[in-house]
Amino acid sequence: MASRRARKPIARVADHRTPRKDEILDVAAGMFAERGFDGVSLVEIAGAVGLSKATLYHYFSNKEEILGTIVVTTIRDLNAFIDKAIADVNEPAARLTAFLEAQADFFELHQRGFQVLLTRFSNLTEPRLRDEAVEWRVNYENTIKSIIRDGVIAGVFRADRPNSVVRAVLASVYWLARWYRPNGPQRARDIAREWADVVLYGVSIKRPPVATAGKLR
Amino acid sequence: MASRRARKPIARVADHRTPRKDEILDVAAGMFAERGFDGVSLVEIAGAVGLSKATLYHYFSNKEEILGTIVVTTIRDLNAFIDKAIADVNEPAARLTAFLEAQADFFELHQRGFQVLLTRFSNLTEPRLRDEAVEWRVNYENTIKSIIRDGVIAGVFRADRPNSVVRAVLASVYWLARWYRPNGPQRARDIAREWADVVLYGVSIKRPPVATAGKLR
DNA sequence: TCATTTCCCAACCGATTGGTCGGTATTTAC
DNA sequence: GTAAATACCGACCAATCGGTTGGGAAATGA
Repeated sequence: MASRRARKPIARVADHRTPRKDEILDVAAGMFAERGFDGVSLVEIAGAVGLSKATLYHYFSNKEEILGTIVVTTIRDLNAFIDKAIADVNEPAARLTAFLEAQADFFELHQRGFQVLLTRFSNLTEPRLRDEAVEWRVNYENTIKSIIRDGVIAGVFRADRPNSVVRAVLASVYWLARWYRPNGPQRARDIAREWADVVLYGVSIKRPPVATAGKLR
Repeated sequence: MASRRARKPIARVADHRTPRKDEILDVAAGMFAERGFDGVSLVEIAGAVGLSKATLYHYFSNKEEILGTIVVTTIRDLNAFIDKAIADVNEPAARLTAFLEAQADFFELHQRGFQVLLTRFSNLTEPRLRDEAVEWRVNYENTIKSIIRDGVIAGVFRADRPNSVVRAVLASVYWLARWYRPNGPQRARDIAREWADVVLYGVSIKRPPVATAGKLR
């Protein structure tokens, strides 16, 4: 093994996908999202798939690995999805909107997994799985941060409180996962677009009381 | 024992406050916020207070009533706190800012209870407790909705997407409870004020591409 | 064909859970 | 003083949990 650090071959989560495995993950995601990690037992998951509890251990080594696989694959796919969606958009405001729209589209496609990702992450204690998820989360946050930063540098975004904008965007994502239900009148994408509009232009008709277009830091 | 038809007294939550009861609620709130409702056992709560598990049943009739009392008293107090804070503020933009600032102040004062309120509400299944909490939540949401509506009527807020603004404000609250930690460099109130600024005036230096000051509905 | 791997499960295990019971100690009320 | 509340607990219970064991059936590959 030619490696500086003796590192055992890291079996990244979800390398071996099978239809059965995906089915288990899908069912479990729905149940975890609705009733929490501790609120769902393995017999329930197994029963919902039509298997016995013991058989789950043929596909996963323990309960937490089921949760971890859901979380990691979801946030990994989200990063890829967003990167692709904003790749060809350069103007900062449009890029911010594209980011939020992509986020909403992904959410609508993988709603259960996404809800698990956002609300059950704290149940993921096993370091290997947790660290892998955190890596992807950092990457995700860097994406939105760089969108804001580039907008400030380009002179089209206010320079005085970029952190608040990042927070606003992250909050919108969290809010969506928390309250959005697919039966409502609006699609997630529509909500995201309106949201981008509010963040970009504000709700007030007046201009801000103090000068806001400012120097870069 | 004359326990054949032991009727439980129907009393509103937190009518009889005692120091011991408050202590239990305080300790339990911290544990629920950190590790979830199912993640904390009654022996742990009892031990942290310095009591036995059996004694908890002298103050509460079951585990869920502990959670329910935390949730209901917190959201009830929040409503009172906010009402008082915005009572003397009339200009819509200032009123929106005051709402968010009061929210942040309350959060800093009752952080654990507030986190329980926002993240463990789904564990509250007992109808009596749940309904009481929902009543207060509706009242809370009506408060922010009316602030936006009044601003639109007064002609100082854009009239085209009031729902998005309400969502933005609610999202900020959830975000705060989710990510804010008291050790950070900023106080919750500072974050709230910046947030209000973003929501009011937006991040873009340009004006919106289409006319936004519109007719009332 | 036959050996191997994949897929599956009934039965079991130790640990822990929310909740109960019967009782004691302490405080309060008259 | 004494009776009634109030405050407290050790020991117990039925249920459920995540996880294990040992092996059966079915597909796979030679």
